[in-house]
Formats: sequence, structure tokens, C-alpha cells
Amino acid sequence: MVTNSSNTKSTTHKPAPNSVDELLERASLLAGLTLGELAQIENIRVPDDFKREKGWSGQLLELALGAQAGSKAQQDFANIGVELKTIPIDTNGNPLETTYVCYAHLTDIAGIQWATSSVRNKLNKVLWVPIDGRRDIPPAERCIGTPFLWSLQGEQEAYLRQDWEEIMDMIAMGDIEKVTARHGEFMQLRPKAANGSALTDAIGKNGQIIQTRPRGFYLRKEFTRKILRDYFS
DNA sequence: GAGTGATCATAG
DNA sequence: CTATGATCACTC
Repeated sequence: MVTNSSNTKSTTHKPAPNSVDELLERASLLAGLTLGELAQIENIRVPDDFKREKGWSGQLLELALGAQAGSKAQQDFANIGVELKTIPIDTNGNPLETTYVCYAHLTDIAGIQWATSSVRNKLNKVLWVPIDGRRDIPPAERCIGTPFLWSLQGEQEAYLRQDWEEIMDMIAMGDIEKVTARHGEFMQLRPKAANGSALTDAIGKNGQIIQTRPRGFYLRKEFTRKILRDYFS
């Protein structure tokens, strides 16, 4: 039932969890609920599809778990160093979409190291929340799966680091226009903007500033599939 | 059908 | 515009 007419935006939100355990505890209570049921608890309406509200699921979970809403370039739960990511899955538990990591800066990148990069920081600790993402099911009926904590390390970190360095090298060399989503085995760079007319500064072939479409880093499905498989099997 | 490139909403 | 939350939708 979709009867929220006011949908008053609350200016107050839940307090953020004070520990990872508390976050996991809260998150585990959501497993098994449908998005419709959680939306009712949080008193927000559910869209009939995500054509015009693509980030709706993620924002619902932020609300339910007490993440700071907003667009700060930091982890969702900065006090405990955890990032929240919802991930749409099919009936086999495989990812249906790539996963956005962070915005990519295309200038002033000299001296940026992997260890202190935005990608590394964002993925240090992630609370993954699988959600049924089948498009033939209305969002309200889609079920929330079992949330789990994951850390970027070992072989997985090495893979992402390699992709990141390859892409960043191209950007630094003024080859941003040569970078396509086909680069990177496990992490790719793709446009990230409100529309095709958005432009931002980047490094040109002769070191000058050029204008190009804003980009973001995304995890390929093969990478997140492994994360899910490692946890659930 | 999969994957790349494009796009939607919102906050600051 | 930057940056967050992502999924859409067209092309291959």
C-alpha cells in the first residue's frame, strides 16, 4: 500500500551505531524483511520501480541503520570505519549490477598512492547487504538478504590495486579519453554524472587542463560475486 | 543476455 | 559542480 502523501523528511535520524557489533546486530534484524516492510517501518513510500530513484534501496538501508545521509566523501559509518553497500542479486545469489565505489579525481593526482586512495579507504571495511534485485518483481516485494562484514585485503586487494594503478597511470599521462570501461580486470572506470552534458577538469595529452565527463570507479560483477560466494558457501 | 556508457534524485 | 545512493537502457 502506498498511501504516504506527506512523506515528511525527518531532520532527525537514528544515532549511528557505536561499534561494529552494534551495526551488525542492527543489520541482522533486517534480513528477511521485504523492502516494502522496511519502508513501512521507516515511514517512507516505495517506488513502483527504480527508473527515477536508482539509489532508493541504499538510502533506505542508510536510514534503517543510522548512517549519516548526505554526500560526504567518507565512509557511511566513519566512527567505526565501515562503508555500507547494498548489492542487487538474482535467485542464485549472483550480483545483477556493478558496484559504485567512489568518484574519481582526474587532476592533481601526482603523488596519490593506493594505500591512501579513496578506493582503498572506502573498501577497507564494507557491510554488504544483498537484496533481491530481480526487475520482474516490484521493489516492495524484494527481500533483504543476510548482511555481512567484509574487508579488502590479500589477493583481492592486490587485484584492485593493479587495476587502480593502471587506470590512474593513464589518467596521469593525459590519456583519460582512452580509458574505457573495458580497462581493469576487477575494477573499472565509467561515467558518473547526472547527464551527458556534465563536464569536469582532467589532464590533457600535453599536461594542460581539458574538460571531460566525470568518472567513477566501479567493481565488476565478477569481483563482488567472489565476495558473496566466499561468505555464503 | 551481457556489458558499457548514460542517467536519475538529492545534498551541499 | 562534486559526491553520495545506484540502476537504466542501448548496443553489441
